[in-house]
Amino acid sequence: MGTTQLEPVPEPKYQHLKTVIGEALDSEFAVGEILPNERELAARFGVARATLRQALEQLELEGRLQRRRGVGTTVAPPRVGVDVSTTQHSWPGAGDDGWQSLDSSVDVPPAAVARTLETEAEERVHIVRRLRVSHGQPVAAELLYVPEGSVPRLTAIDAPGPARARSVLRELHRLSLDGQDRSVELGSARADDAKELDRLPGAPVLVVTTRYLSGGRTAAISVATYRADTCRLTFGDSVDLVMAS
Amino acid sequence: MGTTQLEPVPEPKYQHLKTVIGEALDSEFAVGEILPNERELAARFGVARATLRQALEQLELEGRLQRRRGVGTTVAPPRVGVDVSTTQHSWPGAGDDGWQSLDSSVDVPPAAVARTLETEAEERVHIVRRLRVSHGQPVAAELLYVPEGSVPRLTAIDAPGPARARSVLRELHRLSLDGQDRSVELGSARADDAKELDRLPGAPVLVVTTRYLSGGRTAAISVATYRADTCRLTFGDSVDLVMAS
DNA sequence: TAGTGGTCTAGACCACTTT
DNA sequence: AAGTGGTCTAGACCACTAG
Repeated sequence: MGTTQLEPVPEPKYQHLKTVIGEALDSEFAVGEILPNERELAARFGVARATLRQALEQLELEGRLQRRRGVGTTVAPPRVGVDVSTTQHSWPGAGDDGWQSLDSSVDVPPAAVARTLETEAEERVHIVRRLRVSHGQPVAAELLYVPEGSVPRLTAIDAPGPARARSVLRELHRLSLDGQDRSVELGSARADDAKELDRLPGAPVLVVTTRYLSGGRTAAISVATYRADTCRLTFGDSVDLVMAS
Repeated sequence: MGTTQLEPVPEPKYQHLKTVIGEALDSEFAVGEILPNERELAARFGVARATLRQALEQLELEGRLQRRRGVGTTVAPPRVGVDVSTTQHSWPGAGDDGWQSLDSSVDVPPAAVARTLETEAEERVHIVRRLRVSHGQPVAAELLYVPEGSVPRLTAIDAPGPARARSVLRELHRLSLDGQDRSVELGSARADDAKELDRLPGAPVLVVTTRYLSGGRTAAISVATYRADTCRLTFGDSVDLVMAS
């Protein structure tokens, strides 16, 4: 008795939901449009709200939805292509890339950073905070670690702030840049980055780590966290493709 | 009355949990070691299992934990650096990169792919499936879309399979490669990719889309999905840094 | 103040691996 | 068969936004 089992190994409800909602987004909704609220959607599909949320979570991860507390769930625009090509042989902050300097401090870097900077343990370095804005939206927050040895003239006592940050970059540009290498991995936003990026802590981010080489040494390390929901990192000419999941 | 409020805006429990467990991983556990099970951990921290899982989920996203159904939760090794540098001016499948061809079929590509391939709607293309293995583990699954116009001699009627896949690649290599561009974004694994990568469907992946240019046209498009939990994509010389979160 | 998404609970059952 | 992580439920309350 009972209904025939169409799926011998039925997929989880949330996954099927994701497919159904995803197709609805393509056919019945326009970018920016507000979806029914979660309680309403859950009832409509006959599932618990937690299950519905599991589906929405993945759709948001794929950049198809945008959820804002107190506001609602909207259909997200296609991801923004952000150029992070390493072929531009230049120091950070040279020319007007989309970066703006926030401030600079002197502090002990994370252990992993200290290791590749080949600084002494507990040795303090310049830490420049920058923000990258694209299309009016903040897309990345960066911490740039510069050993004091890389900017020897900068023993000055500028007050921390944007001016100080620009001084560090200016001094860094005096060095000859021999090369750089880069890596990309998945991470989750630390509380302070999340704030800059207008996201909740723990939000998925693409962590771009760049090592700047000068005179056979690592002259600086940049750790930039890009919003994974809204950004597509491009290398070389931009790929005009929307491809996720 | 009551206890003094140390945190005016206390952070969510799961986030605090994440920090506590993360520190414990650094100090008290070795790579590969099995953690207590979720019910035990939840009880130990005095939270519901769902809350505990929210913390574990983020730690897994950051590559610090590995969870396997029926087995347990283990401390993950550092992420593997996988070279995806675009500077190697070569076609896919040339030389022995870590890729192995699985099979090849002829089918209609996704709309987004067809658009940049500039093929007719509903036009069928070769679809080569490949798998990238690194350190004995599968790290990426790829779909390579090749319009029939790019491999005109291949009207043959080989049986689908690894041999057919190699034929497509061989014919592709006859073209001159003018350039390529690449993009990286976050996605979630489709069911078939997940199976190849030994992950559950929906697992976070880094989607690397590469466009191969020849004669002013897009000769092929590769969509490779890398396991985001275990991989760090490197460009240029590898960056010897573990930086996530 | 009303409505939204975010957090949290205490339970249940399922799918999978290992013994 | 026992033990693990994965899915799902039905509720509750909180934090935030907007009228």
